[in-house]
Amino acid sequence: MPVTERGRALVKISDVARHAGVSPSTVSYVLSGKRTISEDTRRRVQESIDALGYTPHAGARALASNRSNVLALMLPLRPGIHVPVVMQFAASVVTTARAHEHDVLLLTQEEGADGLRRVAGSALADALIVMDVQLHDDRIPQLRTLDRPSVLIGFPAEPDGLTCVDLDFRAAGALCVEHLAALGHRCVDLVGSPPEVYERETGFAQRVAEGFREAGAAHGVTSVIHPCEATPEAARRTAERLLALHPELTAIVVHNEPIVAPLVAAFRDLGLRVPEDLSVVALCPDEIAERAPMPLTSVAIPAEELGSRAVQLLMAKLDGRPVPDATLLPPRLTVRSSSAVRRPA
Amino acid sequence: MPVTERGRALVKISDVARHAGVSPSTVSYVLSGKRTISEDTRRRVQESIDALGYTPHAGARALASNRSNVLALMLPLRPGIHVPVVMQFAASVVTTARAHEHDVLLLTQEEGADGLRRVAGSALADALIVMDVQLHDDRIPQLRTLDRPSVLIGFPAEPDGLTCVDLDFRAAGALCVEHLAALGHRCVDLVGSPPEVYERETGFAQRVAEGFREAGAAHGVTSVIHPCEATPEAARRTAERLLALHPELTAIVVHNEPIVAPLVAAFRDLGLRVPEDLSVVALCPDEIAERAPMPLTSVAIPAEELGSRAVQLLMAKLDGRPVPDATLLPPRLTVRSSSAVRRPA
DNA sequence: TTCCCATATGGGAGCGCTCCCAAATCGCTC
DNA sequence: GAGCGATTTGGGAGCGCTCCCATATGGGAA
Repeated sequence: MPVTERGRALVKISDVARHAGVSPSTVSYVLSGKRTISEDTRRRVQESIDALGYTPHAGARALASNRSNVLALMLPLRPGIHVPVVMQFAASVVTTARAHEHDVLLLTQEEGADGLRRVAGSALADALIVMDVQLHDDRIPQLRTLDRPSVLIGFPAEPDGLTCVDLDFRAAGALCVEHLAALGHRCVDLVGSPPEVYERETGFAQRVAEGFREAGAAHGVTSVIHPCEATPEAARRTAERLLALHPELTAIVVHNEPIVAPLVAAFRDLGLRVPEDLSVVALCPDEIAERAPMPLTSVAIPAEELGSRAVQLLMAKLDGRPVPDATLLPPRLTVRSSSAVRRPA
Repeated sequence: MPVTERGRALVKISDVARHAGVSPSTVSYVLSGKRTISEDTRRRVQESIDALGYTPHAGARALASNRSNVLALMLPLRPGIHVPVVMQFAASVVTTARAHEHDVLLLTQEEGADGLRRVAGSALADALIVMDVQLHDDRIPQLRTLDRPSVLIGFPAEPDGLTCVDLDFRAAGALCVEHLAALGHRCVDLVGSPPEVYERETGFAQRVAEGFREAGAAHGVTSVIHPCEATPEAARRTAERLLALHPELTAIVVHNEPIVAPLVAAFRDLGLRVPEDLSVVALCPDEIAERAPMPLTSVAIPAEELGSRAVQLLMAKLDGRPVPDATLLPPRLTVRSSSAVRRPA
């Protein structure tokens, strides 16, 4: 019984119905659970499904039900974005989607607004997840016109009416200060992103700075913010400047992924021991924090949770349940060996 | 004109037909190019498509044509696999697929054989790409029963009848030796994977070793293979042992990702300068080679090409064109600063 | 003019499923 | 024992597209 023509040999719902001695609609209802079926019938149908190895035709289903059970996921595959974080996020989205009977279609950032239109317009996907959202993202107007629900990872400049999820960067900035304050530190500096980042791009840098500043004020901690270019040389200069400005400095927070390791190295070269003389808390992916010259206490992007929350929100929207516009995930701080109780000089 | 019911407001082919004053079948043929259409008609139809913003319904298309224009891509999202390589591969698959009018459905390794059956059985995907294939992979029997074409990344123990793509590891092993031989080295050791890898798993370790050995013989280079556990301590011990065994050693090849950096560090600690005293060639992803204590001359997995070749092979199979069972991509060696001409002692 | 072939388009069945609209069956009550 | 609600199932139109089977039109040869 070789199959000559690829595909047209699939078991169909009418085959199952005949095998079980019921009508196709009954098989359909057994599958969807949209009406009550007697226990006896349900069992017979299920046995036939198993016996014949029936799998419903996705296209036919999508056509008839107006639901494809597919989510589109648009990922940044460009360099610069920290890859393991993206991957972890993607894995979480796929796993969570599968738990809700959905599959995931992968789109690249390059497809842009047109890609979103195509996938939504063709009814290939029921809903969309868009990662790496910029402040003025040209995909956002498109998302607004689409009649499909979507969730953004990150916050654009005008998030009204959009469903957005992200780490609560303000709380993250505050959490770093609180951790250090609890260890007795009274003077903490933030080494941040390059100056231009504080004006444009995604806006999270400002929020970290705000949380940092507020928590500093609340805990009586002297807290100064230093933007810094993302080069090892700039890191070294910043380290020198910080020590010159604040001889009493005992702790820093770093929010600038590329220079986490160089900055720590620079302070060590200047004769400071970490954590004995200087505590360091980084805001960066775990991979970086773990691999720096030493394991660093850090706050990471909760990629896993971000992914599953995004899917859960989409499922709620698809079911017509109300969802909050903004979801801010609480930061979690992992204590490693770069932060310690402040030692009196 | 607010859309009340999500989805059922899409422009359909009959709308386009009416707008252009032709029949739906003509619109379909304009889109598919499966029969000649007069230039005048084609233009009118195209204008109507643009004017109405028509996008064919993917499900309807899949149902009628028995083609979903979707490829399933099963990726290993488990740790251990080098993430940037997987990501690069995925990006390449998506980009190439899009160039062939296909989309990509993302599956995780955990879905396993059942996931492949589901996606093929539901006609969600026309074809499958399976990455990270093990020697005795339980997805392979499933792939054989499926009536959809597939491409494997990697070679299982019994690849007959399957289409497989991978780096030519034998050639890669040889290329490393040839590079070093050309630089005048006459004694080269291979620091390989842990011993157990040489027995089970994916078989590529053996092939590297074979190419290494053969090229050594062909170029009159003394070449010894040392399996090595993937820990920094083991790397250090191996470095010491190599120097003890071969005082005349002037070059090594490393094929064991986690210990690339530790091994180089170990040799330096033992007083050898790289590349003055010892040339090093690594077989590892570029990310690792670039970030080791120094930029290392290396041979990488050509993830980008692997992805596009896999898609091209699938397209050929879908079109009924014949394809080779095995595709071995030629290795490419990137010269960095860890390999140099052998200096006479 | 007539016939034929080439070129260009239309009509509509059917892909496999869902879900609306019955219809059938079975106690119960009155 | 006729009527009625409750429970369970069947029938089949229709989702939007593709592609087989015509049909229409035009020009050239006989």
